[in-house]
Amino acid sequence: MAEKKMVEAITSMEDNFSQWYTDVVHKAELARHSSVRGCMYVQPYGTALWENMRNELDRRFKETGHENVMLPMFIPESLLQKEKDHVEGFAPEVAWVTHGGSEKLTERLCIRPTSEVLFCDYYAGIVQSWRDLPKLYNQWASVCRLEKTTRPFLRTLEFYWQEGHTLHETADEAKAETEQMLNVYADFAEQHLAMPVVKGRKTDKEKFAGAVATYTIEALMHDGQALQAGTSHYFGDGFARAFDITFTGRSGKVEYPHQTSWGMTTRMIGAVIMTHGDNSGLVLPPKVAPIQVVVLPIAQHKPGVIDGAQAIADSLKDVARVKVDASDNSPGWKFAQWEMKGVPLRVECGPRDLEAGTCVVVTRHNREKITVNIADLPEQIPALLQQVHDGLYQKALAHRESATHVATSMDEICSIAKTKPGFIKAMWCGDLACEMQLKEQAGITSRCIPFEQEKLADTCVCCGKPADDMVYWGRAY
RNA sequence: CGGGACGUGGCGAAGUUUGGUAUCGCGCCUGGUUUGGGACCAGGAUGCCGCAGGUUCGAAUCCUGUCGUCCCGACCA
Repeated sequence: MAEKKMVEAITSMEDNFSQWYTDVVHKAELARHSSVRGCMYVQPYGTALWENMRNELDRRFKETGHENVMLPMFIPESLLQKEKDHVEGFAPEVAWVTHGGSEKLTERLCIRPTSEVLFCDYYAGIVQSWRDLPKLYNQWASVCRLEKTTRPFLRTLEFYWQEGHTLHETADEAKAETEQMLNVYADFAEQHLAMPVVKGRKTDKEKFAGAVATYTIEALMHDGQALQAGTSHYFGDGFARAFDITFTGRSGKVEYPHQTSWGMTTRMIGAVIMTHGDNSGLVLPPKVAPIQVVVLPIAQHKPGVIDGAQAIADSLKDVARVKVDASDNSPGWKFAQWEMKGVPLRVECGPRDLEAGTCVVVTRHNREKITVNIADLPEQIPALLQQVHDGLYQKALAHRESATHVATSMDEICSIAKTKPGFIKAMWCGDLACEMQLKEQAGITSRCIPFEQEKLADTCVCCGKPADDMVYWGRAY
């Protein structure tokens, strides 16, 4: 009976994964559609979730020596045009401001789709000597890309993110930065979001417009589609040459600096939903959950129950983000409600418990119930939260492993692509033509060339020519 | 951007074929009874039927346009 009502509230992911996703976004009160196509009103709960992610990322950026800056949201057309590959990559989806009031602007302004050119313009004015380097900057901002198909958090016209932009004296130093930040992202995803990721390099076809190399962390969602969770780009000195950023080097010669950029977005909220969520709603990794423990008084009109619940919450204030739900709704309603919102731990306390000095702790992701002495809670809750984190990570990892397949021939890879959702590992010769053919015939794209390589075969899965690289393929968000 | 479906109180729907006073369930408000998996009783409020034109004595219903949402594809760091 209870199950039936859950299904009424949220479409089951087996029936329609997309609808399930949208239902969770709405029912968990993360965001609503705004009246602008493809844009969201991000609600307090969704915002709190993002703030928790953001705070941790920001902490890690500062720990690795980065400073935050704020650059304009407008880019003059002439500035955008300076780097050819870059502008071609973004031109189809940028929004233009053409008028101020009713007066036409002398030069139209694009709303930043990303801020490389602004950082370049800025760098050109502040760097003269090798002593000015490196510049290690990060910006928290929103950017705008007029995408044709939109979905809450996964792809919206405006989205919030951070973009790191750094400038270095040498190529090696920039490459090391690119790698360092990819590792920060991977560590954040795994340690903070309980989300296993594959680290690797993008093929030339999939890399960022204007980059020499793009590195990525790729995660696998419940439905077997891949999601690019964070990227880190090495630019070489291409942008520096286009924007005439120079410095006087140690030897007295004029040199071009080497650049990186790296970004992670509110799309990670979508990734969390599709990695951990279930048919009862959201399941949040404890480290970013706005509420980690919800305390539910049972038979709360009876004397002492609400006070008891409040006392439990007070005792946990220093070890967890905790909330008491003393609203007049029935216990069953509250169970369902807080499960939809993905709160990792629920503490139930009724008159019987309080009399015995105990309470019932229920873990959201597996519904396991244990009875705990109230006095032990401050010690037990942090351990339980860590257990939940580990449990989520292991569950997600097991799913990814069971949904990762190997193919050694074109027939095999086409057949797997059509019947088994997930990653497909296969050898690749490095030819764009083979990549295109796999897209054409199997409907899959290269997700990344993982750092952890395996020699699955000697030849390319597509053309049969010698191949050195093992590639993860799949459908992607 | 193509193909399909759909916009009716906060949510889900009926009504549209055949034009004639806006209907149901949930939720919401008030009061009371309840409380270990979405409680119950009584009373009450909430709609320019997505928006804009048109046809008509009269439009949720017919016509045109437009905006938005969902699904599938294309596109997309």
